[in-house]
Amino acid sequence: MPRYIAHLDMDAFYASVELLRYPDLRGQPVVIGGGRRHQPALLADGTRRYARLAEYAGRGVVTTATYEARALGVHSGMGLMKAAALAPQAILLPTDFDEYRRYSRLFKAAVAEIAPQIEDRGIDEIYMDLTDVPGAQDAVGGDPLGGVRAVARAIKENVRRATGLTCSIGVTPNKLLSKLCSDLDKPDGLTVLTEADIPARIWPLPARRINGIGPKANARLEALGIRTIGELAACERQWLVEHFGPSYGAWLHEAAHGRDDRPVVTHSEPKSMSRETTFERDLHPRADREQLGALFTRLCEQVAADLARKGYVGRTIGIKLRFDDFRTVTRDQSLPSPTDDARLIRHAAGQCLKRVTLDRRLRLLGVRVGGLRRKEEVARPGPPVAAEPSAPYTLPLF
DNA sequence: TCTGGGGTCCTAGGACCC
DNA sequence: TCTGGGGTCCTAGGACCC
Repeated sequence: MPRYIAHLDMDAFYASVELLRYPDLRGQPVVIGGGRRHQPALLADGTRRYARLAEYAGRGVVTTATYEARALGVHSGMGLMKAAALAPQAILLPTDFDEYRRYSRLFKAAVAEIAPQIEDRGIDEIYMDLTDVPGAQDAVGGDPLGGVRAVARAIKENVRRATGLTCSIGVTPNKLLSKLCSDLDKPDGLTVLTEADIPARIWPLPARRINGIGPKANARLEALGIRTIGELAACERQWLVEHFGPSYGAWLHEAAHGRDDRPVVTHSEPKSMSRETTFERDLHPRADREQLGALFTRLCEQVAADLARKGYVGRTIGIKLRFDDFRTVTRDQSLPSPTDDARLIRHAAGQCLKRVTLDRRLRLLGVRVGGLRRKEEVARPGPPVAAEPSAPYTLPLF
């Protein structure tokens, strides 16, 4: 029996949620990003006044853009100042993560009514295992994929009914291919394919589209004359291993042939939690010492609050600094026992900070707690346990 | 016009233990 | 006096993803 793995990606998620609130913006280039300063203003006549990208000044980046804004060359991750140069008249809205999280829960619940085997991949996408969903294995009118296609359509319809939003779905035998396919027919798309379709549908795509080939690996591939997934598939495994190492090289070979046996993981525990902030202007370690210290303490308090709210403690405390030249350094330190105490975190983070040479202005400061455990599963620090009676004799190794 | 914030995983060297 | 080797933990950095 074939596996039917699906990947669902909400279409321009943040921007689409905003359009539900501000339907008058539908059809216009809209960009989401930056701080709260460009909140729409409600005018006396009941209409709203929106900020234009041209009015923005600061260090924010584009979080999402509507398809109309993308047509002007604006993409997520782009600096807002650069986006403003491309599309000065585009509407700028601040990000409202609470609202996006609310819609995220709504769409996931709608999916779960039909396909309960869900792997969370962030706020706007999920994998689903449709293999055991009733009807997924049925042929429809001689089409062996008719059953899964109908299931996927039902999921899309349920999401739309619950949220008013559209999504795109890819259904294939594995996660790697499904992720690729959910992107082939956006927005409001549905792409179903089997292994037999790989040469015609997958191999013409740029290698960069594979989840796991980022800007660095792609640049190295291009330098070797490899641009498409098909060109990658044509490479000998051994040759890829020689150029990219045993692990990544072998994976590149598998990926290019559309092979991936990772399961859909329906539950996972967090490994770390962090808070970081980029300053409006670069701060000097000495001249702005007080401000930095206050910021540092606040980050520690925020991570501590995040840990407590979610019921975790952690024992590896780390800091992250970014200098004005964009160089990033991290330092961490493991404590004897896990904590969610802001003062303990602040102290350990302070120790970490002492190990960094502060010879430049800073643009970012971050605090992270790793090595997480569920708080209720960690033994209370009780009275010291009596030492084991020392062994009378240690077995020699040889 | 310089590049957010929240994560995961991998690699690699050194300490330390058996 | 020098020689092995495996395992785990700790730390730093980097690639990648949403």
